[in-house]
Amino acid sequence: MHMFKIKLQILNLLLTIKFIYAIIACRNVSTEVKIIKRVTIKDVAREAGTSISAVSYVLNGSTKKKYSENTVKLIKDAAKKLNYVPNNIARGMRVQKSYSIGIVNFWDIHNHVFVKNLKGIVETANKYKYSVVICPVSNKNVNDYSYIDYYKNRRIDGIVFIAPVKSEYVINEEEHIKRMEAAGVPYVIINTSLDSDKPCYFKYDFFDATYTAAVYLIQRGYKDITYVTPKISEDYPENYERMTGYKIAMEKFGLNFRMIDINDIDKEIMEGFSAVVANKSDTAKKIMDKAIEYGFKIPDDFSIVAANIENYSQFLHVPLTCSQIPIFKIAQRATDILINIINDKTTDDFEKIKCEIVEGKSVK
Amino acid sequence: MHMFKIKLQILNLLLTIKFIYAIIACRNVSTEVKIIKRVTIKDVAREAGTSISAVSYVLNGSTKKKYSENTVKLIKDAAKKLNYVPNNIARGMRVQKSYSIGIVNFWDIHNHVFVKNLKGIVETANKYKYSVVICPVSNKNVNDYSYIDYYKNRRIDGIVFIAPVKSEYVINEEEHIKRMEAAGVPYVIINTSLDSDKPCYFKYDFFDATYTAAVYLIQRGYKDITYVTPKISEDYPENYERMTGYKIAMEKFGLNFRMIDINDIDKEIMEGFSAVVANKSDTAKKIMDKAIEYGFKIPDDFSIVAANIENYSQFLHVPLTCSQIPIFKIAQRATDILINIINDKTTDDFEKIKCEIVEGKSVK
DNA sequence: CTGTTAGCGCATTCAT
DNA sequence: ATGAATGCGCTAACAG
Repeated sequence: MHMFKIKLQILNLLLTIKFIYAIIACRNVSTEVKIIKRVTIKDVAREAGTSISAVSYVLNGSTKKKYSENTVKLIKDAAKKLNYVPNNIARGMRVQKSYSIGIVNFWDIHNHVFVKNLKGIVETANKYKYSVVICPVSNKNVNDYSYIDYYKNRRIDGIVFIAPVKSEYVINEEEHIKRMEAAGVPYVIINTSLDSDKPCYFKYDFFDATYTAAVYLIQRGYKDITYVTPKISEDYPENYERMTGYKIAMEKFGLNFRMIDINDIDKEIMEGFSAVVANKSDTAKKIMDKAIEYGFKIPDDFSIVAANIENYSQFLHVPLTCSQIPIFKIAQRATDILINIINDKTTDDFEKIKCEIVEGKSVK
Repeated sequence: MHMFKIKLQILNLLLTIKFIYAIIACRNVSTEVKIIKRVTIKDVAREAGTSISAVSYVLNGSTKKKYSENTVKLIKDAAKKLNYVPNNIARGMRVQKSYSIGIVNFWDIHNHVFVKNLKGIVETANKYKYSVVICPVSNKNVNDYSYIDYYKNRRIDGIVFIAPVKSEYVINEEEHIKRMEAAGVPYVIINTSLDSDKPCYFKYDFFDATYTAAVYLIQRGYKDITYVTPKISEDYPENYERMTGYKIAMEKFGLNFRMIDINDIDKEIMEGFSAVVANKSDTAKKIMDKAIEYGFKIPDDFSIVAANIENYSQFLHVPLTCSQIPIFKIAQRATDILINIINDKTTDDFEKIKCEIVEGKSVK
């Protein structure tokens, strides 16, 4: 016990010297640079008169060890008094974690798909006390794998991978996955085009988007519902899936389906419209522009639902009723699962996230 | 020299044991957890047959020390062979840096002002090999100062502070600044309401937005230009600044100014319009909706310029011509300056960033 | 030119 | 119940 006291005294002395030294250093600096003393666990230990490990245990609330009430109080008071903030770099160094996850994104930051994902990811991560890092990848080059170094770097504990639009980029998803797994990176993939029942794959259900739109109209009494889309390209499955969703909905309710190319629409065709499912907001906007041109009133002359939502959808001349893929919710869940994977927890069996209708004023 | 060789042998032996141990550990794990050996500087040193510090110096390209061409080659080859990625946590631990900057943002993530800032910040940071962290702050609570702990944590090296809209939040900017300075955090503030000529303050120039819009119309030959705005509230300086910008432009060119409340507009007033500066896109949209209602054609019957830009501005029935505060460029420059501050460099004297016109189809 | 070594701040195993 | 000692991976001052 005597020995211990002496050691503490020495520690005390050393730290005091360190302080004085810092002050001298400050005075020697002629510029305006401020040297702000960073309070460490050592300082807290000194202030509390305990050992460093006691501080670590108490402040981390570990249940493995018990300290006397008195010691605990001493340490907590000292930490508060010194305004102690644990250094997460050092902590991460020790426990091999950074408590942050990285976003690998190949969309333009301005795109609302990315923005909704970002919001879902940030909110969920923060809930778990994780922070979010934007991994520097080129959105011009979908074959950029440098983000994996971010994991090796230990700057991040896992990755939320947001796959790009399939129509614009040819991305080798398998290769990305292969490399992440080779490096042992915990990951989830949003907007994957791969079929897998692994919980870390999240597919956007374009089928459900048009299905939901059609059912919405059917439930409101419409029977004559036209599907309007640009020409469907075979090598772009999303378009095909959208079309099929509408088709299945119509079949299910015993209704006839009719598909029209947006470029073929003229005044005469429009006169025949009762209700329209547009494959996207872009298409709906084109229809709306023509409606204004020809003097049709929406929704008085016909109703319209778009099978996705865009930034501008609610700001069109007639605010658009849309069915939307719940990008935000999917991002939340993906992040949730990622953090569970990181912490080796099993994930609850979530129910499927379905498309939602956002009501505008384009349906009567 | 002999001594050194022996030491190397021992190091070699120890590392080999470590490897074997890791393999055994792997086999003992019955679950699917993969233990991925992380290659460290030690491994590279062993592979190259040099010391650890040699590897550090060579790989960091330090000019302070010279190593023989042979050694350099040996080390570089070894690093490549082992696919070595330096551990930035450890590096940061040593040099007290994280090479990442934090965004403190009180806007909704969905808001395009935030999104444009994000893009500017991310692109610039990456240019300097810095990564970007979204600091977890509540956008409901502008008195949340917890982000400062992120600096003390050393998870970030500096902060880009994006001040919220003044009309919606009462934020105590002075207090935020005081605390950042007290903690010694390098920072820049975007959208500040404070007047300061420090290079780390970035003010949005609402004055310039309407000024630019008015001048644009004047230069196209318009003389009768009306300013349309909602009622101006005195305690919301932005509105006043916008109005003044228009006013000064008109005075400068010897033209009469006329201001109309958006809520007072009817068909008769609209008939008198030749050209309009709208304080915002919201206002322009309202005018446009009324124009459609009354059967006016834009820009045939009158032209219109909005003194800001929104996500939807280009998607209105008539794409809107806008003057925009260059949020993206300001964010780029702010980030640039922040990183200069972090690295104690002086910043070049930048010229003022002026508002830009984004042409739509609402001006003849 | 090259190697040794002392920490950076913290968590944790071992010793008492 | 409490402390001491070690090391995570790396940089840089120091020693040849």
